[in-house]
Amino acid sequence: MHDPRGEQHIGRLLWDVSQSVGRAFDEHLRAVGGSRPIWLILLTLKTKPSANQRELAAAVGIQGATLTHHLAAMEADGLLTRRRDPSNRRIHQMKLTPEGEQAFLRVKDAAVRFNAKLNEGLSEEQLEQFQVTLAQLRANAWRDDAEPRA
Amino acid sequence: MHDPRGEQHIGRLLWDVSQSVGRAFDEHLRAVGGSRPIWLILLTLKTKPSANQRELAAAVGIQGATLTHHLAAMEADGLLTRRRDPSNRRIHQMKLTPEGEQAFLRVKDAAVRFNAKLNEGLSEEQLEQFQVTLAQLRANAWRDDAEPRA
DNA sequence: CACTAATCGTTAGATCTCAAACAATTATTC
DNA sequence: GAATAATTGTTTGAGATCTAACGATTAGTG
Repeated sequence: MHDPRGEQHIGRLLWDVSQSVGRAFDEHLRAVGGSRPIWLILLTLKTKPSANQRELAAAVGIQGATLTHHLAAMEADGLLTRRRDPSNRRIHQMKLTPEGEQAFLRVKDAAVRFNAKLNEGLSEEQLEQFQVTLAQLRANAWRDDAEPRA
Repeated sequence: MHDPRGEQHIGRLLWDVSQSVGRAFDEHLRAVGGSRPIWLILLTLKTKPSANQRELAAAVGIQGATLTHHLAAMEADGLLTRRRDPSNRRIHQMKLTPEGEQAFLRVKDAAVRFNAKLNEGLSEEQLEQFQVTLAQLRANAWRDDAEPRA
């Protein structure tokens, strides 16, 4: 359990592995002209076509400002359009272009393949246990210091 | 195992949790004037005082260019000095200032407390299993597509 | 209806990160 | 010793992310 970088804390290991896996995923998607955030945005637009930007950002797990930048780039690249909702002009309605639809299919294929590779050799029980531990870590990280564990 | 963002893939969950934990850690360190990269750099300088920048970057897990930026900022903030090694003028020797030493102690205290909180309620066996799964995920992510699993 | 509060998305500035190209220095080869 | 190769750290440009402040629009209140 020791690695060349010295003693590992679980937080450090979690960070390192997720960065590593994330980088591999990004490279995988880059091969088909995508990226991690683009994938998540395309996927969310396909599953929640009427989501406004605030909802989209929440679903993707990023802040609104970040989403604005990604959407601006995707719109400039011709993947989607943004129009003001006629019933509430504060709200943007996003729509994939035919080019965006094509991009979704390409990136989805790559994401599915990556996910299959990522899961190889992992049993259902192992994954379930892993997710339980992840949930515990997330809860622990944000627990108030003065708060006793329930 | 379902969350409001729809079906979770293990890669997505790993990313989300590590980002969340990392953000909590960062906030924790920010309270004492540090940050995650600053902590890792200070820690590595304390454990490997004679490391050159290339070695330091590898130990911290970032690229040389990124380290250069961090070191420049830390030097500007008076936490450390960089001098050319007289025996090989390509190499920088880094040295913590008294202020840097103080910063290390403050940040270390915060990091240790965060780590303790993160580990609460997790058994040794659970952590061991978790680390096994992390290692598998990392290996899977970078496995060549054409490569059969050994 | 006028005013205030809330919502939505954007802008500006900052942090962290990477890859590629580069200059300076040292090591290796002939 | 001269030329080439390798090493070290830096610069440049770009991607992704966040916070705070902002302008435009809608909702709520009296």
